[in-house]
Amino acid sequence: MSKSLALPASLKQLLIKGNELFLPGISIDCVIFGFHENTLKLLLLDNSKINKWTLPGGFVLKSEDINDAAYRVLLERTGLKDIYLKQFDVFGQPNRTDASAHKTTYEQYGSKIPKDHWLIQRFVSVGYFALIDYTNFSIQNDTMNAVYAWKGIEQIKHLTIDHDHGTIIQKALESLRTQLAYLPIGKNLLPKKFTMPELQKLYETILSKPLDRRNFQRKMLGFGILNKLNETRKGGAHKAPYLYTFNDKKYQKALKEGLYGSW
Amino acid sequence: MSKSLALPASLKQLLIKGNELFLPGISIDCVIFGFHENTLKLLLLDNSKINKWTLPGGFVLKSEDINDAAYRVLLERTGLKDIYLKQFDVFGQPNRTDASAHKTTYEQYGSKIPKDHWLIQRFVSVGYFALIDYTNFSIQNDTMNAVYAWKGIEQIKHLTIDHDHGTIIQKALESLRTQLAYLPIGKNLLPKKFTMPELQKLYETILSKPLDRRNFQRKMLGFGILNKLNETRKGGAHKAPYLYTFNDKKYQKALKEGLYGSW
DNA sequence: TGTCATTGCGTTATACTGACACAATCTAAA
DNA sequence: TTTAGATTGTGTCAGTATAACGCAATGACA
Repeated sequence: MSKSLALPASLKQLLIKGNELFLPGISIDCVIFGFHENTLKLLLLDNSKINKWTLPGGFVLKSEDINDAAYRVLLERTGLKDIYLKQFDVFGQPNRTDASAHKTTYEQYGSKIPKDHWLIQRFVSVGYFALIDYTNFSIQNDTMNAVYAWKGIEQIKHLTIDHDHGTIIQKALESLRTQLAYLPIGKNLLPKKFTMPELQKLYETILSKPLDRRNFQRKMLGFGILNKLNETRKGGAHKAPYLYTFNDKKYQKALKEGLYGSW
Repeated sequence: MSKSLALPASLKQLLIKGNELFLPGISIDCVIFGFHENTLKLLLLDNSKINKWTLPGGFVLKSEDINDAAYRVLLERTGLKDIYLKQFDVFGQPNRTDASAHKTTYEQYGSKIPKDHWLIQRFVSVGYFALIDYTNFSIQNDTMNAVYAWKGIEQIKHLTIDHDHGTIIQKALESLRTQLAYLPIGKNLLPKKFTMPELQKLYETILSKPLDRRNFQRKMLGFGILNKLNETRKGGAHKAPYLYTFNDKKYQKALKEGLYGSW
């Protein structure tokens, strides 16, 4: 999926060399979903320069497939590999890009940014969402020296989000919801072994409505995509739930038809 | 939605002035769906220069919203206005654009095309699909002197389609299918008044499987989105079916939740 | 050792689905 | 004018899925 390419090691180089390397006017933004403690979370960057939260993003190399670019951007900025990634929308309002952050950055490295500099042109952004296993990812600060943090989707509305990244996030959530039946959310957002209540909470969060525990279990098992293990997850002061894994083959097959259900 | 803008009247002007007017490297392709004689059809252009069928497309003005650009392109090339239009995917393979057609065109107007000409650069295309009322549209040849024709989706695979436009069409169809519950296909693909069998055939075509007539009717009426009229459509040698219209308010509302169904 | 929240497994009434029957109707052919 | 044939309107019925709820078992903690 993702290739290893020689890219500017520093932000300074990116600013200067970018116009030679990248397609003009096209960027990629990644909405990275994770699930932890019964909450759907987003991996956001705290851009200290502008004091706003942003989505990790990047640009497309001049002879690179856009999808490959998305995988590369994700790898470079988060270290994440072999991730479920899906394009969900395009954001192309003429005034959507706010070049002020780039200007500030540029000026830190020396002179004033030229008026026709590639970075302050209008950008059309392609939105991708990623589904990752929260437990299998440890936050490390990215190559651009920005600071990552997981934010619950409930908290998002109280954060200061960079220009139109809020819209992008909303659209990503909407896509997740309307395409739920065709997306391998369970497989990608949960750890390898998981419990039925965990899977249920995931669906409840995305659908933002409570589901009946017993009916959910019956329906899920009915799909025939789960393997019940002979282990339980002990921990809480209550009966230990069984662990499950996905039967990948059947899961893939079932998703093609869509996990039919009146949730 | 769409604005009226001063654009190059001729193809020649487009070729010369394009780089001043448009965003570089971004194009729009429209997959236009219609429904007639129980068949889902596509409006394609016969590009005689390269002897291939293509999708009508265009470019984005430098300070124009991408969605607005799509509406404008559709208006300019087909005369269609106030159409249901939806972005469904982005096509960004580095080798997807085939500049040979442009080269030929260019040479017809004079000299050889320059190596760095804006039109023969790599293009990333944003795919939109349009749903239009076949009966309310009469083919007129477009501003670029190309020839339009409706082609049934069954015929498509036997046609010679320009570079990756075949892929784009397939993806459009797929989107139509997986988002069926959320798309106002009935309202936009059928004439104002339509019969239950017509609506059924539309669903059967998109789902590419037969549905039981009586169960379909029960389910559709169950949604409460149809007005039954006191008219019938006579014509065939058989019982005249009743005509229906959509109850727009209820239809919109129902689509937000999704027209739940195990089709 | 008992409490209590939570889980596994089960039940029931209701709604929905799939498969089919039959009469009504419209045009074209006889 | 009559009849045949295809198609539509309406209805039935058994099987399945869904929503709503019951109850015993379990595991950490007090």
